Amino acid sequence: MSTSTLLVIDGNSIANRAFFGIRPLSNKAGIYTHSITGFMNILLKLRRVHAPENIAVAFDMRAPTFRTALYDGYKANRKGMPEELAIQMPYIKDILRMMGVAFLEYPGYDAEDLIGILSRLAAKAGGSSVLATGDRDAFQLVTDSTFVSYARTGEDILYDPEKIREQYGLLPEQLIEVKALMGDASDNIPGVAGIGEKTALALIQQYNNLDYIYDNLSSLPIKENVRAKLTAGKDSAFLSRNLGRIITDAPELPLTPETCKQRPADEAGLYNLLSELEMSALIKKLDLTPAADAPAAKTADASASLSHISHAVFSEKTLFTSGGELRGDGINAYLQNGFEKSLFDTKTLLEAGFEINMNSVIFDTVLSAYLLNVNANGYTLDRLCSEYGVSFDANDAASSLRQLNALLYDKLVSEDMLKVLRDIELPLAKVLADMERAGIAVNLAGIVSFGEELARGIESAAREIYALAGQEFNILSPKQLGNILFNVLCLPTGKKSKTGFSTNSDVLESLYEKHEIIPLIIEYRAASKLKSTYVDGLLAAADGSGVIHTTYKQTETRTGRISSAEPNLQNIPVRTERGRRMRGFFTAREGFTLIDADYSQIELRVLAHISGDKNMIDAFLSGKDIHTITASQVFNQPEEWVTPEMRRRAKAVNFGIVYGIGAFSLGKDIGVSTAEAARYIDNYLAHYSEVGAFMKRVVADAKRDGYVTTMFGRRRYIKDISSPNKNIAAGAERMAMNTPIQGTAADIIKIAMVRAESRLRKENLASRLVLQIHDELIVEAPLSESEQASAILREEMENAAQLSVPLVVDLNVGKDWLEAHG
DNA sequence: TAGGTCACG
DNA sequence: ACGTACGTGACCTAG
Repeated sequence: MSTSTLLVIDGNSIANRAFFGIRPLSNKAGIYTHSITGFMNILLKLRRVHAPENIAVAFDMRAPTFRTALYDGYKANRKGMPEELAIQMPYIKDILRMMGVAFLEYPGYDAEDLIGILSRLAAKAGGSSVLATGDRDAFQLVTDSTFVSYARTGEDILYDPEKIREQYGLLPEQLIEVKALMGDASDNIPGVAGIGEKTALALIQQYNNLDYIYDNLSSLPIKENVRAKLTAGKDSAFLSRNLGRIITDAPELPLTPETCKQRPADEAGLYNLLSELEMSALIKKLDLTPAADAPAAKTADASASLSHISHAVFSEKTLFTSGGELRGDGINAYLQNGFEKSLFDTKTLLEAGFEINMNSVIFDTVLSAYLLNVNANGYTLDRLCSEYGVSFDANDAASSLRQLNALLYDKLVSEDMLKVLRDIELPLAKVLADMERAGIAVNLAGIVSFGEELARGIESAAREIYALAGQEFNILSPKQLGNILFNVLCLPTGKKSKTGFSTNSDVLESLYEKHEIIPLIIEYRAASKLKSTYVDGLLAAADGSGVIHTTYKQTETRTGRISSAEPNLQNIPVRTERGRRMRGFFTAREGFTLIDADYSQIELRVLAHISGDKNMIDAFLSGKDIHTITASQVFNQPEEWVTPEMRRRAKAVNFGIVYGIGAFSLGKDIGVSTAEAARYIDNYLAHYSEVGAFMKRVVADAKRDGYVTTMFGRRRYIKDISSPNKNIAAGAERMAMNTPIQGTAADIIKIAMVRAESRLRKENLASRLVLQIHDELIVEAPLSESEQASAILREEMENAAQLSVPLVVDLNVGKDWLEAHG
């Protein structure tokens, strides 16, 4: 039979003792370290005294346990951990991890339960265990092979069954019965009202347990007032017994004797961490030396080997660090301190209300994973682990996260995107969170009345449509509408979709003169869209004070743009007069004004710059209208001879170029034959020859490297660029051509946002960014700041990047979005 | 849940 | 012979 000993420490209890029992001491950064020191001293002493083969440290989690389910008052009045202690907990866990000492925490279990379970596991394996805690509740666990080292100021006391009998006159498990009667104020266990420790002890010494007492309550020779109290408190007593009983068996947990095995220590990491914490005494005690092969000089950028920083992950509304869970008041202290830190999903943490010292944030798992692979759908920890070959353990997410971060960091450095992370995405996360929180005010009454107007139009259009069709049907059902148009009214069919003939606006437009029902259907569709998506959608999204808070998604698009959702504020109507009225309902708050600034032709300017096309650069340098110049070149006419129709077509060609043009689609778009469209393209490329060369180059790059990049190094892998399927390959080529353009423009406006917001804050203005619509920024400014904020916004947008063409910004001010955009 | 449609840059 | 411009998100219907 083995005689191996297991030491199990109640982490919370011992850390608490190390907090209150030791003189507070902080390092230069203002972080208290005395509990870390105290905890480690206790651990080292226990290790010396008991010489355990293995050690485990158990921690409480914030999650509810079976006890809170039994009794919602459980521990309700327990004081939260003091902030100065909470901030030290993750470091304790970091140190344990680096020492190779197992530490355990599971949602649903208190540390004392884990201790109970581990002690019985050890016993079952034929070993013994020492349980170190400052909580006398653990005495109930004492057996011939389970001892409790009770931590008190001064000497620790080791309890075995004999010591329990000596002190209480009871068997260890009978202490559960005592607690059931006397209760426990610190855990808010009620017990029996009026029964204290003395009476409870006496009763159990005499009658052994609750069951005997209550089975024979009427006949027990006890004082009548005690009998009355027991009678009144019967339910409470049995409930309290269940609350106070420590769990000793939980087959659902992945605990085995192996769990507590000592693992190899990371001495270099430990040295770094303890140095950072300025804990030289502990370094000495652990006999640590700097790693011999430590990387020499650290460069400014790659300074942070991520091995020594604390990592936080936001998941299921719980904040974890590499060392385990961080919670309560400690979270903010941790996030506000100056230590370099790596977060998991910075924007979500900010949204959750954490105040984060952004200067200390040097890494973000989700943003990095996005930069490394914009094609993933979702960046959850488990998915990332599987993508990067890290074993994922839901019970030890922080461990997976640490490994993952190291891989992501290295890859980000080797793919040269650390600057995109540090200079663009990380600061942007803060800007976006602030924008979301600020929201934008809307005129609810105006929207409601607009909705009523639309509803009347929808209803009358429907009546006329039914009359013309000779029957009622669901006009919004493409299937039913198709039946009416193509079978009942026998109108000519157009393009067919997977499920039938298309009824989209192109088709309806082509049928416009063929039947008087068509304009009504177009009207019905348009008004329904406005009503359901915008009027009803936005009313539902507004908060109590008429403010709408969108959510910006920072890791959604393949090109580097951000997107907006719930509600989407990046697709508010503008192209039709009636739709545009919606913008009039987005207003500045009382005493404020909206500043609307949008980049003029940013994508074409980016194209001019990255292609280096001389003609296009000259066109922009001339300051003249780019579409007119393009028309003049494509149609070989002097600029003054360019008609509005020629300009319209040239504009479509410019768009088409940016999208990776095809003659068929261009022709369809502007209503000319494919051959005619092809001539426009040929002319275009003849005049802007370096644009054509750039397109060829970028496609070749994509084929060679598998990816394309923006000016700032953002990367998009293009999987299908060499697909044998020509359609797929052609689609991939268009992506390859478009992404550097759209993506660079996205980079530029992101930089402008970060800089503009930083200027506004630095100059102590109350003006703030409220909306971003890809090439447009809206700032809400106090009336008195309007001019200063406008100047800042324009300056930061125009200077966000230095291109070979100017970045031109159109800027307007107004009381609402409609006024400010036009 | 997928497809169709349509709002935006 | 075939499909046919880049990037999004929301709403509706129908299975």
